[in-house]
Amino acid sequence: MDINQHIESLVHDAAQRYVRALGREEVPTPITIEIPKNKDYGDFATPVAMLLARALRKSPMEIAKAISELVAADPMIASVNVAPPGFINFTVTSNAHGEILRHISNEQAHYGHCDIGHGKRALVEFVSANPTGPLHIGHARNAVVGDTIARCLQTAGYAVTREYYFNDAGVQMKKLGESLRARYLQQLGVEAALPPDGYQGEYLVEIARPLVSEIGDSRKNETDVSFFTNYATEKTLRSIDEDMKSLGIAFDEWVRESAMHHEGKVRETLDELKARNKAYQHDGAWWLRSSEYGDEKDRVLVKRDGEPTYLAPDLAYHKFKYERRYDILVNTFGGDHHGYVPRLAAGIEALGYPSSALRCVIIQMVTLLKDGERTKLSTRSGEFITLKSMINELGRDVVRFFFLMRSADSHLVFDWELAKDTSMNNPVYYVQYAHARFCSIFKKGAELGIQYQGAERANLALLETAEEKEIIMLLAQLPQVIRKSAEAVEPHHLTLYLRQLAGAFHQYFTIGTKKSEYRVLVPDNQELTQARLALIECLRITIANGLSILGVSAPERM
RNA sequence: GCGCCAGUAGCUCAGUUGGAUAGAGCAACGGACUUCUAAUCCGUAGGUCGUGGGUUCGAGUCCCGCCUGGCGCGCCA
Repeated sequence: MDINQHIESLVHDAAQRYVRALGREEVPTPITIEIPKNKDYGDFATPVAMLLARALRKSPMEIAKAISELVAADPMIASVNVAPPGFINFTVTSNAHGEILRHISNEQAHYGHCDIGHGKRALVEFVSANPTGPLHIGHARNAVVGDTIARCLQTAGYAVTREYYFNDAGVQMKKLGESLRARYLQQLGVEAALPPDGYQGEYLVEIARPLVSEIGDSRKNETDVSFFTNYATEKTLRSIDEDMKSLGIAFDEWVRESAMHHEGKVRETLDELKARNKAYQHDGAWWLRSSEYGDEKDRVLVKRDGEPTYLAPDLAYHKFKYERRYDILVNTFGGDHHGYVPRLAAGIEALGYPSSALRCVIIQMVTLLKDGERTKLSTRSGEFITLKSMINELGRDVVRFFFLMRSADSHLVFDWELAKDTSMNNPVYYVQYAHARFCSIFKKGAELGIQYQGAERANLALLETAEEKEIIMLLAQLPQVIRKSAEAVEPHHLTLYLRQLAGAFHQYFTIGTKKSEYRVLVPDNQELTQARLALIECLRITIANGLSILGVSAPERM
């Protein structure tokens, strides 16, 4: 039983009945159920009476009183009361608490999953950095947030594909090839200069070295640069893939811009836009009528020299997304690319596709705070710490958790010293430590010869302290939190929830260190011990499932 | 100049889509380990939610003006 849904439908039905009794047809406002910040107000609250007051021309208090009488008989409701200016507050029964725990215990690793997706297909495109060099911290936030959005959607019942799109055509790629060729020649002892604005980084030297042992000097006099471009691209992609794997991320599809050209998709897209009269020629270039769709101005699709801009193949790529019949398309963008979104949406509409299927997630810049200095990191600048070294130094769990603590669309200051602090103060360990404590309790129980019998057989009504009730009500929130994270594509809600839940547990646990009758394991009270072990089991399941969605490990000891 | 995003405790940030007395972590100060892990817990202190109006039963949240900061405004990608 999901207690949230139960309360919601209870209030909904009661409101319907009340409205109908007044001779009205429908409830004009959606039913909202809240969890009051102040515990004195109970487990749940609804402001529905105040929302109805105007339409019904009755006082909120009167409506609240009437509705509360209609729900009072429900077996899950211990008490209902009405508070001014018209809140209805509920407290649930201990029977409801027991139901919550039995449900979690039955669901196990599946607890928290839901099916708002109904198996609909979701495409999550993220990172999509061009293969011109190693990934750095600026990419890491995008990678982690994108992957966790994908995980949330999966847990919410979507069939998810993770996709990486990269630009392997155009001048930048040519420059990359020329740069590698220069490094290759240098390795052979030939004097060769990097092209102007070439790629200076050491990593091309590291690619050139094995290249020499692989092919010797057989390409020494090659004038066509494409071999070097391809070689550098493939090597870099492999290294990007390794970086992603070290973060626990596996892409299902890798789509190349060059394929959009080779397969004729760019031409096809341009023809389509022309046929729809959404592209026009002006000053020798082809323009998209993006201003018809809310963009600031029209945009160039094909330059005067006949070369397409970035936009044309990207629209072909997005057309390709729609052709594959995905129901929702999630895109992550670096904060410095937010201005591109209206243009993309305009192009999609111009092609006749609904841009409402597109969910653009802006992932704001990261400022690195290290050695007392602040460095701004965009995906285009300031990269001197590679993603690889970041993971080596901090570990996957820390990197993932840190980027998931904050909402993606606000700027983030990454405190390197705090992230590196492996002993205390690091919020990752706070949650993981809770999990380790659960496991430790079960281990200790086994040592004392206590055999956990399962939630089904426990007398859960014995869980009656305020702390226990609070934890149970928190546990019941996981499905809502996941649902919200998936619907809003905002995974940080889950991170915050896990910290809150871990906090409630640590507090509860500490009471037991002071007073032995409040410990989980009470050897002279087997029945109570069994009930509390059920609570710990449910805590373990909930924290483990949450961490799993974040891609963070749940250690059994620390 | 125009557009987008932001401004909440000394610092970093939440704030359940408009709800009741605005929260957490860090930093500061004071406490708690013969007992299930002190990587923990408790307490104290810290606020004109940038600012001025507006909308209503009710605003940190929505609307308008202003101030401050970030980003973007190319026939670059």
